[in-house]
Amino acid sequence: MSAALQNDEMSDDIGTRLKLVRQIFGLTQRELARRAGVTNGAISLIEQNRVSPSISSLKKILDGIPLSLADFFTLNFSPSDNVFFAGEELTEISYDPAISMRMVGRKVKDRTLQMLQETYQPGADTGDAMLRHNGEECGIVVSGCLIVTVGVQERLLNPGDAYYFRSDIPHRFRNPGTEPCVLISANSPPSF
Amino acid sequence: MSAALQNDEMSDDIGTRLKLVRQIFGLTQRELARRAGVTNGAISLIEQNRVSPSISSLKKILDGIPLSLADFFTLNFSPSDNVFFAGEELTEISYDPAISMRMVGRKVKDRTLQMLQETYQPGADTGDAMLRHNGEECGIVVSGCLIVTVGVQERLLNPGDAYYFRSDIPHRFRNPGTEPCVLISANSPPSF
DNA sequence: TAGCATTGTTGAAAATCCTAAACGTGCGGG
DNA sequence: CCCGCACGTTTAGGATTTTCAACAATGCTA
Repeated sequence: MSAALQNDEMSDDIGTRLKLVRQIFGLTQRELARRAGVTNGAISLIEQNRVSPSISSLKKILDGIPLSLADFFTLNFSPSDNVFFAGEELTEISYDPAISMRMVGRKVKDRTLQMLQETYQPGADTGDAMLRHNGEECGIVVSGCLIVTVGVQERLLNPGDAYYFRSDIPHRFRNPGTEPCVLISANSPPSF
Repeated sequence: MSAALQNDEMSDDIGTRLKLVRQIFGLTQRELARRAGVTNGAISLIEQNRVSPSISSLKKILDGIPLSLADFFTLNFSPSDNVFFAGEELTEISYDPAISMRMVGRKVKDRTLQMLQETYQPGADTGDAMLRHNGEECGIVVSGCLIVTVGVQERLLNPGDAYYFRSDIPHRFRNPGTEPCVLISANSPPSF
């Protein structure tokens, strides 16, 4: 079989995109293959851009995640830069010097969020089964500390640090400290 | 023409979706095949759902329209019901009895429109080469009459009638009458 | 260290898709 | 009426993708 890349830069690099999505959802090639009802070899070849899968194959694979074709082609999986914000990166939007209103992810568009205050007792953990639901999710740690896992990314957040991610990426919160953690969080759409 | 409105079942039905898109843009199988650099037979087979095209093939075909993969899977080609509105279907939103503000396509979401008033002299015609540009487009006929063509659909609009469609679907306006036609139109994004 | 499990990567065969070339239909002009 | 032309459809065969099975690399545990 002739080697290497066959297609001009492919249709936006389906292989890399699939691999990224698969990793974000924490699946191995074999696990995804099992769920999707295809072979692991097929996924390997696709991720290397050695083949251009048929729509039906790609559909089967995405069903194993699950993720729609529309979302697969539409979603902007640009993690690291837009997921975490250092405390000093938050935008102050209040004109009243007695009040501070600092906004997370000011640049994110089309927002319709609802904020909450959450408290995690020491050792509290949303659990091993990663959370997933529709919409977007955002939060700021007020006191204490919190380990947040989003897809393949994980970070210890201290007071002032924040996060912003799509809620259908598996996520998990843990308080590894010895004092309660207070977190201001928001979700969208407004219902939880 | 067997035209076009199955709305729901379409996610899986790539063939029907492609055929609908092709017809909306006024292309024959052969013409699209020529532009895309594939054979007309391939398009025929795909439209009949006798094969499930590879991503690279589908990408090549869509490039001939042109339409992105993301748009192809994302777009809701549900026009028909939402393209034309009879005069009495417009929504009155004014509370001042001295003023009437009647909204077109009240149900359409994510709107960011800009309105214009246009006047078409008798016989005026935007031309045979169908218009296409980004964004969405909306209008109401105030006086006179106007023949509006949107994709495969065409209709004579009288005063009070209106339209709403995506501007990248080829479209054309003609005034077939003997008096000027006044049209209140809007487009999005605000720049034209 | 050896053994075992799990990961991603290959080669050859089977399955599926795409092309080239034909076919049948419908339409309009001479 | 016949011809030419354009349309969508079909078929055989070459091209590409997918499966099946084996492989090397890594990590874990005894």
